[in-house]
Amino acid sequence: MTNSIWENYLKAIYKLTSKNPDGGFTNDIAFELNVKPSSVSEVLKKLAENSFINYTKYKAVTLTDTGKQIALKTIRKHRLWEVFLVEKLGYKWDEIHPMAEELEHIHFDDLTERLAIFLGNPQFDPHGDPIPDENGKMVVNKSIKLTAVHLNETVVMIGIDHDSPAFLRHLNKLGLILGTRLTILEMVEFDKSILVRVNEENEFYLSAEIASNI
Amino acid sequence: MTNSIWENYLKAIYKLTSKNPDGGFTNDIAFELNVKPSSVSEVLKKLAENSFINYTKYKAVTLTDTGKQIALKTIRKHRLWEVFLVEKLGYKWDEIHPMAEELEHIHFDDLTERLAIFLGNPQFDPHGDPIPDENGKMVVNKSIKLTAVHLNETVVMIGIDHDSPAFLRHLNKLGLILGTRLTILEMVEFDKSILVRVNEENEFYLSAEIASNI
DNA sequence: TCTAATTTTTAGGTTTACCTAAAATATTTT
DNA sequence: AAAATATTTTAGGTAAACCTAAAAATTAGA
Repeated sequence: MTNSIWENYLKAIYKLTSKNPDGGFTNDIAFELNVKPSSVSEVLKKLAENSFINYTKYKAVTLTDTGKQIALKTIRKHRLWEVFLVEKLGYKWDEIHPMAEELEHIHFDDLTERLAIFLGNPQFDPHGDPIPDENGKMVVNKSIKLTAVHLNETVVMIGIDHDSPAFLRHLNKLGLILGTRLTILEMVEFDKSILVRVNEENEFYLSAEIASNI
Repeated sequence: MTNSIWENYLKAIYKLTSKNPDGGFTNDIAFELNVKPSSVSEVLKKLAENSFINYTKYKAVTLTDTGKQIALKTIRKHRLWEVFLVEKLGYKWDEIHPMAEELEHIHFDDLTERLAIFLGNPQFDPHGDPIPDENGKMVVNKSIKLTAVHLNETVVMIGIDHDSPAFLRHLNKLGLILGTRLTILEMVEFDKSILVRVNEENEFYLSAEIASNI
């Protein structure tokens, strides 16, 4: 198994287990990586042999500490390169993923650390996702009110303060679910409403009442 | 055949044909790439099928125009990344090759060009080798007198102006042959002699008389 | 020139990472 | 709880990139 392949598998499992701590399923991993489930089965066996994952046939997999460290290191590299691409080469944040996907597999620890220093040890990537440090630690939930977000900043919706069904239903109707990326495009002085772009697709105004609860 | 593999083969053939325009031999390619000659034979067949090389069994191979373009593009990427590693991340010029060897296989034309712009469109890499432009053209022989080289700059010895046997013998004794890398470490005001480091190994002073002929 | 030495290619084998199709196991529904 | 459905694994196959060992072609030397 080549380095980059197990890195991609561990990254996929990391992603799935952050959504669902019980573990990732073969089918989901296959979907993430654009391969067939049968291929995943084979690789899972080898990852388990190398103690990167906890694996029992037909069950969901979780990462071992070693596996998690590798996944986090890969995520660190990915996000640092994303910062580089945006801040130094002037790319837009929606153009960089495929490039970072390749750059993340360059394996020189020292290069990663020098890159981090060169970039000023950033804590977040251009998508607003936190960058793990050398030891795999990262800011878990840097949550702020939507009203406190700066202009042109992009945030990921991680929670709401109000959970009345009516409010939730309204958010849902607007396509605002947890994990949604919001970019603040404008703040209207008059009514304090804000113009947001949702997942880079549609844009609309949110009243201050709604914004203050996200 | 994956991209990076044929890039490495084409690069090796490019290197060999610059030394000997007749072409590169299977054994030499194998040596360059650290594989067995039998593996090279297999790959040459496929490179020929793709019109990257001119190949007749048992004969030396040369690059087609397409092949040469790919080789030069790869060399461009390699050398640009080397400049990045030295100038932006502070590496020394003897530490960067393995990293550039991996970075050169990242395939995004736009990334290469943005990197070039970010670095100020450098003409030479940290080893003094010229960087091909987008169209594969590069400075062929930017030769200057050793006495005109700036402090701390590294140059490759490509010729001498004096070819008396005594002078040549002396240079040879000092280890100064064509292709030798020289770094100018110090210029002595008093006698205009210069302190040079040769191939990163030994350092010594060269008199102005000698230096002016290199 | 013709034999010996060298170089290159072919033949056949391995491993990795994928695949499809079938079998095994798990889950859901009735 | 059994049947139907869905998921996962296994079995068997392919292609790429390597390998070793043997055969073929080329080059060099006596």
